This record gives sequence, structure tokens and C-alpha cells, in this order.
Amino acid sequence: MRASDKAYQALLDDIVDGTLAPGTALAEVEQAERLGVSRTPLREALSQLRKDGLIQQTRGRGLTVTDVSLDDIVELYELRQPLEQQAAKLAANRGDIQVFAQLAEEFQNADRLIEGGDAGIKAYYNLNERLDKAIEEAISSAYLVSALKSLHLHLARIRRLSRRDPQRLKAAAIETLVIIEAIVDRNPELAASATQVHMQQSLRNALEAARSREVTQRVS
Amino acid sequence: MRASDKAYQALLDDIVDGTLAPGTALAEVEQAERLGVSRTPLREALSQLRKDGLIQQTRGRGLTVTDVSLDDIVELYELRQPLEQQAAKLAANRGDIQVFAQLAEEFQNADRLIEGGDAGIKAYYNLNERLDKAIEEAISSAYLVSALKSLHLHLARIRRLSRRDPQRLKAAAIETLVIIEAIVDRNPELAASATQVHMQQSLRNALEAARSREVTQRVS
DNA sequence: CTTTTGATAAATGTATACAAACTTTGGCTT
DNA sequence: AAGCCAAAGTTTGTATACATTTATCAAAAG
Repeated sequence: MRASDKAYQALLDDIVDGTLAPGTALAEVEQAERLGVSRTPLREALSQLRKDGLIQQTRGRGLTVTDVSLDDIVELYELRQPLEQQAAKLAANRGDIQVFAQLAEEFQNADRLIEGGDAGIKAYYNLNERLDKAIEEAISSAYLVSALKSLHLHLARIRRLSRRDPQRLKAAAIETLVIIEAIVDRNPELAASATQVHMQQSLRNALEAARSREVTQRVS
Repeated sequence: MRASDKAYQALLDDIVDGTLAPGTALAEVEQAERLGVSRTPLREALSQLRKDGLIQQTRGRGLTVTDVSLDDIVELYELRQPLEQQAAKLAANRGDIQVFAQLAEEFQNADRLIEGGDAGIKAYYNLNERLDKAIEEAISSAYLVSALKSLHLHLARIRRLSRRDPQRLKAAAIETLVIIEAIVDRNPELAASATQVHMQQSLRNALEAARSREVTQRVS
């Protein structure tokens, strides 16, 4: 593995999981030493992350991890909604029915996972990732897939803020199941509508969670 | 201006306008010398272009300019359609009516531009760019804007293949005018529908042009 | 006391040298 | 003659040294 890839992955993970909090300044020498690579590959990694929109050049303070405000969440969903809808449509048109039928079955048991403590939650997230991957494979359009991947990067960051409300996770699982069943039924319009519903609920939840967290932070 | 930015812009222009044809291998030293920068900033530029999807790492032959096949055009429109539709919707909701009313007026005179030879065509393209910019400003969502910009990069490449059929340009101008008027009227649904129509026609035209060019190339 | 300017220090940007991987070519063996 | 192995050369990847810009701090002037 190239040092630049290693640095990119490490920084990406740190940003997504919050180790490098929004606003953190990233000095080149400091990060290069921390990650055990020289400045050259580190700079390549930083330049990629800048393209991803995960870090930004702020006048005077060099590179900093981008912030995630309430507005950002709304704006992200303004991109997510059309992308996921299109993805669902295309998957309904072209997806491997076997694959999605299998996923549907697993989503029917999602409740059990969600109630299964940390390991179960992790398994549930893993299931969602497998769904995303199946959709990406079904799509085949490299451009859309690339846009989706970039989107999911930012979503993963937001997810940290709204984590682990079992009630919401169960509701989301049901919403997702409707989408998958529409895909299995080769019903693009239904898949699109179900996706819109899921997006709407998901956005509302993300906003509520972020708001309550904002309050929490102010209090503490 | 940084050398890396200069290299990026130069390579981008060369790829978009076809100077660097699809499949061209990009050796680092060669390109660095050609552009008058050292390998370090050139590599940064290349890494950005790879993220843009304009160059790719092909096993054995280093970096090459990505190809644009017929399939690519279809796939690109599978991303373009939902993105532009969403953009039109949001612009209809939030756009500055004055700005779009002005653009509508100019698009009403598009025929004159299109018939005005090279300079006119150039002015017409410039008008389209101003429309794109106005939409981006109206949107405000950084994520969607970023996705749109990436999209327009690839579209510019395709446009080279289907250039300058005055008939089609006039039709496109009318389709675009409908979209703008819907934005001025604050009618998101109409803006979305008009966009879908425009996308459909635009795709059909791009495919026909690419097909005929394919034939031309085979003959010549 | 505040503001501005200059100097110093620290950080980013670029060039080059060095290392490692891969490709290709030539020779040898089967 | 064909295929494979080895060696050399080319190309990419990394490290480091050097240049340039930018920020901060201090001192002086208004």
C-alpha cells in the first residue's frame, strides 16, 4: 500500500469518526509525523480530502476539518434525495433480484439485530453497507456511483451525531425494506417514492438529533 | 497562482478540448516539462484529475486520459438528470427572480446568437455558462453545487463530440427558456419537468452525434 | 494607548535526489 | 524455435532540502 493511500485512509477515518473534530487545524509536518509518512504523500492525501470536501483551506489557519452545521445537513440531503432516488430507480430496473430478495429477508430480521446490543447494531450497519454496495453494483453507472460514494462519506460523518436511537433505527429498517421490495418487484416508481419517504424521515431525525446535541453541548 | 493549480488547469483544458485525446498516456516527466513545472506540483494536478474521473490508472501503462464511450454518455445522463432536475427545483424555490428574468430575455434572442457565426455561438455558450452560474448561486447547497461542477466537466467533454448543429442549439434554447420561465414563476414542479424534457432531448442528440461521429471516424 | 510597520519565525509550495517497482529486452536453456 | 529468467533501464513513489509566502510579535510613532 502506498504511503499516500495509507495517509488518506487514516485521515479519512479520523475525520469520519470524529477523532479529528470539525475545525481542527491540520499542519503538514505534525500530521506527517503522526502518521509516519513524509510530507509529500501526506500532501497528496490532504489534497484528496480537500476534493472530498472534508477539509478546507481557511485563510490564515491553513487546512482545517470542515464543519457540519445544521444547514449542512439540510444541504446534504438536497443532494442525497435526488441521488438515492435515482439509484433506487436504476436498481429496480437492473438489479439482481436474487441479491435484493436475500437482503429483504435480512432486513425483515433487522429488529433482532437492533435490539442485540453493540454487536447487533454493528451487524445492522454492516447490513446497510451491503445494501449500498448491492445498489451500486446494480447501477453500473460509474458517475452516479462515484457521486453516491462521496455522499456516503459525508453521511457517515453526520450519522455519528444521530447514532443509536433504536426506535428510529427500527423505523428506518422498515422504510428500507419497502425500497428493497420495490426493487425486487422491478417497480422503479415505487422504489423512488419509498426512497423519498425514507429520505424525508431520515432528514427529520438527523436534524432533531443534531439540535438536541447542540443543546446538550451548550449545557455541558 | 500555484504551479500545481496552473498544471491542473492546463491539463484540464487540454483534456476537455481534446488536445489530450482519450487513451493518451501521461508520463510525469514528459508532462512536467511540457507545462514548465516540476514533478511535485504536476503529480498533485494528476491526482486531482484522477479524482475528477478524467484520467485513470491503467495497469502497466501508468495514467491515461479516460475514454468517453456511448455507454459513458448514457451513464453520465443517469447522473445529470436527477442533479439538474433538483437544481432547477431549488432555483425555482430560491432563485433571484430578477436575475432569471434577465436570462430569460437573453434566451429569447438566442436564435440571433446561434445564427451569428463563431462569435455568436461563443456568446451563446457564454450565456449558458451564466445560466449555470446563476443556478449554482440560487441553490446555495455546497454539496449539490460541487456535484454539478463535476458533472459539467464531463459534459463539456461530450459537447465537443456533438458541437454546432444550429437546429439542435435552437431547440435547446427553447427548452432552456421554458426552464428559466418556470424558475421566474417560482414553479418548481414545472421547472423539474421542463428539465427532464431538456435532458431527454439533449441525451438523444448527444447519442446521435456520437454515433455519426463514430461512423465518420471509421470511414476516414 | 492604539495602530502600523518591520523583522523573525513558521508554515506551505516547489524542486530535486533517492528508492523501489515494473517493463522490456537480451541471452540462455530446454 | 520458443519460453523463461535475469538484468538493465524507465517510471513511479517517497524523502528531504530549498524557496517563498504568511503570520505573529515587538517596537516605534502618532
